[in-house]
Amino acid sequence: MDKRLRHIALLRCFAAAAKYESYSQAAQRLAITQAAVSQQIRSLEEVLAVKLFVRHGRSMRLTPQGKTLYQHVDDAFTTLSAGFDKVQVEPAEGVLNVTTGLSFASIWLVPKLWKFSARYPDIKVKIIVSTELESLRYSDIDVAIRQGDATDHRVHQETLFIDPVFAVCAPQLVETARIAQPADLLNCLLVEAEDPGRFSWANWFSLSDLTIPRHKRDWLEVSTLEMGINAVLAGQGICLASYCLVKDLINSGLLVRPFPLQIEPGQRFSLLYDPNSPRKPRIDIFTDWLKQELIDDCIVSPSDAGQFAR
Amino acid sequence: MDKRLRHIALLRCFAAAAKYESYSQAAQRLAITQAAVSQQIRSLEEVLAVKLFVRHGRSMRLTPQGKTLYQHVDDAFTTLSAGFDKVQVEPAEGVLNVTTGLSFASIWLVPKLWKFSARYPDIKVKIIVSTELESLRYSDIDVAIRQGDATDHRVHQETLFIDPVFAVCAPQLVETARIAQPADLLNCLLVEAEDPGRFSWANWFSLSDLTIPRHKRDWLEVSTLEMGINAVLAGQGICLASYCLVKDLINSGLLVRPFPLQIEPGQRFSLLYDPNSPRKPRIDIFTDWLKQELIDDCIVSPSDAGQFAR
DNA sequence: TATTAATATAAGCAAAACTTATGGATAAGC
DNA sequence: GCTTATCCATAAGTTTTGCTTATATTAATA
Repeated sequence: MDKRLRHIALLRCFAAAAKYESYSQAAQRLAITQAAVSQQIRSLEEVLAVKLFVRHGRSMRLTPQGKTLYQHVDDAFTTLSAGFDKVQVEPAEGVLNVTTGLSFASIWLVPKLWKFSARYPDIKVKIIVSTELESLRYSDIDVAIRQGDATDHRVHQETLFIDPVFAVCAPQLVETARIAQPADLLNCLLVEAEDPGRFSWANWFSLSDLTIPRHKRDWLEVSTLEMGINAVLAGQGICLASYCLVKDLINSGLLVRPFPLQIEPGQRFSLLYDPNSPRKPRIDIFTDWLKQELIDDCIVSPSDAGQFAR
Repeated sequence: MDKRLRHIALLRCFAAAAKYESYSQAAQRLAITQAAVSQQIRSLEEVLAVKLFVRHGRSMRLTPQGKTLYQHVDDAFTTLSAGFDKVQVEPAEGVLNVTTGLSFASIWLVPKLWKFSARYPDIKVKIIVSTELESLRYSDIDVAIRQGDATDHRVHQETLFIDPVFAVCAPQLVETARIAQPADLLNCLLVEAEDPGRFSWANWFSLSDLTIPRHKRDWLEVSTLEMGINAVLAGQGICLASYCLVKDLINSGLLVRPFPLQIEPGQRFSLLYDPNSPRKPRIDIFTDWLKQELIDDCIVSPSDAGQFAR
């Protein structure tokens, strides 16, 4: 065996840096630090006694040798991936790691998971609460349910549903605060999640050409929407929430929606998984069930289900 | 990038074990322990969640998946090796690491090296004294000059010369010890290297149908032949040495060869190098010079030079 | 049945792969 | 021309991986 193959571990960083001609992008993609990439490539250059990159301003250009090697490495990696794919189809039974945000997990998914377990007793679903976007590719996470558009185009992603976001509060607050029109909410305690982005109260009021006064003091910032909803359930103010999280509470009369006014487009929930995962059969079973459950729960209408393949 | 490529370092052991269907042979070939191979393959099986080997008596059979993966890994490694070859032709100038035993290094090679340096000032030769056989493939050693047949058929090897081995002593000892026939040597101090193999005094005497008496006490064991030759130069006994090491000393009259009797076949000196080395141009220059020097020094006759390609 | 050969496993050590902190070089903006 | 931002390089420290050693287990052979 070729002794140079002792150093193949170095080639991963090389391939990523060669692809982007940027050590930091390589580092980002590999979920390691730029310094690690720099040192690994230096090691490879020493081992092979070949200059693979030259600095060009703030980027790294491949040398002719670097280009040659990259072609071979890319081909070799493709061959290996194909090999892994061929040997790695796992049976349907086993563990499945599912990640999603706290609110969706605790309010929607976990309360329904007994249905999945009852139907597929051989698949043990573990819920991992996280909002980290990159963890899917470099961890044991099998399925991610994320708010917003995911940016990792290396994995399969699709829109599960786009959820309307609107104001909700406890029914008694409508009476006590005399809420009749949107402007009346300016007199209420506004509950808002950290970093709401488009789904902020400022944006919601602007739909009615209203602005929040600068001196507004009765404001509650919460770290998760779940917290916000719990606060509102207890009669504490009013918050903006996406439909799936409050649907049951509204239907049971614990919360009301004072106005039909909603932020458009709504909150996108995306489904992501690695199509090359050895647990693909298991992932398929879970995601199929998930999609059906969304339809059964009237979060997704059957006609919207056609969107699933994105 | 495929996250499974994080684990490519494990594939080297896998490929070796797959080729031989034997962990110990893989270990031997890779110059590591069997336990390391076993653990690396176990790790790979865990990471891929695929059984790659099954025990079959005292060997390890590849599973169907193992066979599939091996094909891909072998192809990928071939691709990588080709890539390395393409980028790795080094220029002729630079460092060259040469390993040989102490005696040949100090007595023959080093005293002549000035000629090489004068002729090729851009090549810096480093002499590394070692008798270790496997180091050539898994180190920075470029050229090895070894006594005996090398066993590593993964590298280029050829016979440089076969050196007669005979008895030598200081001239005055012939007179003082009255050495007239082989049996007279039994009364002298016999100097012998550690582990002489075929080139032992016992073997030399047997050529004259003599045996060393069991009670012989005046015996000197030395760890290298160089030491032995130095002892003999100082008048201390008589030792068996190969021609190249004593040629100059005999020609200058410092040592004599009391008898034409020599052990047949003589001591084989082999030349070894890695034909895939990035320093092949440098290796070629050095080995060409070496061969010519052996001819110039009358160690090899010009007619024997045809043997060089082995 | 005892011995030998081969792999499996646990514990410990060494080497490799990282991270953090900081410096140097370059590009972009003012 | 200076400042700020971006990117890689390097040193030192930490963590993880890859080994080694020792021993256990399994299977073949005499």
